[in-house]
Amino acid sequence: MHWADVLADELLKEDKKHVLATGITPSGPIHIGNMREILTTDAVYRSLIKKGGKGELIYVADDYDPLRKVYPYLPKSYEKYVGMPISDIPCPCEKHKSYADHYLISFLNSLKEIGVEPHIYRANKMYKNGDYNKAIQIAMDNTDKIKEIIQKISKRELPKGWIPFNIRCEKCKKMTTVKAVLYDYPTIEYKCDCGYEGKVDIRKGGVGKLPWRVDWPARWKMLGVTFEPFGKDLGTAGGARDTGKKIVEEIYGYPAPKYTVYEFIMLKGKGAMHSSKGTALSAGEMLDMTPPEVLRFLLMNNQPGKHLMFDSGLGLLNLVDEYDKQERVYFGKEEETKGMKDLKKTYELSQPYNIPKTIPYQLPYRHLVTLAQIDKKWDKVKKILLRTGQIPKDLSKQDEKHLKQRTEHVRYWLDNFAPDMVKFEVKKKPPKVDLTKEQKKFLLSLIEKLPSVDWEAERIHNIIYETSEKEKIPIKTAFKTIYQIILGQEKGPRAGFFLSNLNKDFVLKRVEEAVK
RNA sequence: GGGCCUGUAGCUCAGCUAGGUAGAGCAUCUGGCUUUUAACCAGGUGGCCAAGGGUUCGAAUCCCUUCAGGCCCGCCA
Repeated sequence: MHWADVLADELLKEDKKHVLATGITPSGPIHIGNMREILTTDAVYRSLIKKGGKGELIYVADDYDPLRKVYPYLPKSYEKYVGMPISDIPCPCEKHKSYADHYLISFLNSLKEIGVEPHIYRANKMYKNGDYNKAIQIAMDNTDKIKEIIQKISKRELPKGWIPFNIRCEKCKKMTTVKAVLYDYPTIEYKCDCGYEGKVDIRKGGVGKLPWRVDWPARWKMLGVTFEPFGKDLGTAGGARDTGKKIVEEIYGYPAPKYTVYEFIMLKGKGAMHSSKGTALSAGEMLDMTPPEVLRFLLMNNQPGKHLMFDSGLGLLNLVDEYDKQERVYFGKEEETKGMKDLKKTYELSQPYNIPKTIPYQLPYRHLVTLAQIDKKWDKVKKILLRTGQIPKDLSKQDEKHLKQRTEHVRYWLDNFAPDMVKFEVKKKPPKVDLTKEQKKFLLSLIEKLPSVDWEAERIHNIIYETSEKEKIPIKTAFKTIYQIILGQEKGPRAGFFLSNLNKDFVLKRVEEAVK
């Protein structure tokens, strides 16, 4: 059984509407771990619905969290914002409403592309609207109990005078510099490091925020969360999950949601992922280089508890090939191999939206890698494909959309992540190369035959071979010559296939120019 | 110290969430191809499933112990 079904079955033991939650703090570029969290939750949600259960997928953006420090990617001037909620800090690029939006908006757009459409909650709005007010009061009234739970379970010493509420200074707007002096419902008196002394009324929204370990359980109760996965760092003993479970049960009187712990995604190719060293890959980038169904496939095909290797180099091509293979098997075009697990379910969960009724038109991804370098725009790539008969004239709109999308992902990959060995550029002007006599002889001989050749991969390939044999020139030299005059480099994609995708007149002209 | 994950072919890993004949890709070998690219096609070799014990008619799969690796425990999933 697929892991998503196992988790869904677990939820279905209780016949009620389930709330499957996921969330992040958009305090920086949203990284690929969030992709795993949200897709894991989405998979369970889809399984649940398919089995006839009732459920809702929600996404909580904790944009009321204070900025912790000036991260390396931020200007130094942001020092003055440290401690303020990220929803109230200006956007670094000035195009978004706030710092939080800067990172959040693009991620939310990415979600659309991979077919995840959760109900979105914004913590800053929930706090400002007063949705949290009751939870805050309950927390304040149980300060000692909560403190004891956290100290006992997390084995952490909390300072004297600690309260489960971070007040926001009314003067300097910071949350991290305030000390509570006296709680007397409904007000808390406080002192801030900035020198301000004041009093907040917790019946009003937006005067402060519950600390993470309390915020989480309060949110479970408030939103009726019944399932929420989390990363292994939170799953550790004494972590937020442990204290959260106890707090939600004992303080808020609500059962802790079911969960699964997911492992991290490792990066291959650019070395191990060290977010501190800036080698982290953002969720957006990951999606920009990977077709959405393939990215989903990577996660659906592996249990959450498995750590994943994401290879942004050549491995990405293998991953796409693997996906395409599963697709062929799914539609009965190819035999299933023994290792394929939960193939049907995995394929279905990999689809961003509708599950195709018939197999989508498949074009080997590697060919697309070549084509996307001959012409960058889809319109032109399409022309090549039509001319060479690699796609039928009556290609469906849906198939075309799919191929176009893949071409765009290939382009992004080529521009940013592809290793040099697969890259080339068709030079608009003849590259400067000093050809040997032997090479010129080859080209002169080739040019006699080329005009009459059917412009088709195998025919071209044969002509090259015949010519090299006739002129007694090593085949390697022959290929090298072709790459040199067209690409200005010594190697390139499969020659016959490659040339057939180029315009015939262009090739003829180039050969002529080269032997002048 | 605590938590989680992993250990299956030379390499990367599936199969463990249904206990019932040990699988794939790459590498290697053989045959084919006048075919450069991580070539291609057909076939072959290759495993005491980390070790030990337990449950069972039957264990890679479930349970316990040990060993070895990885990661996480300062609000980065």
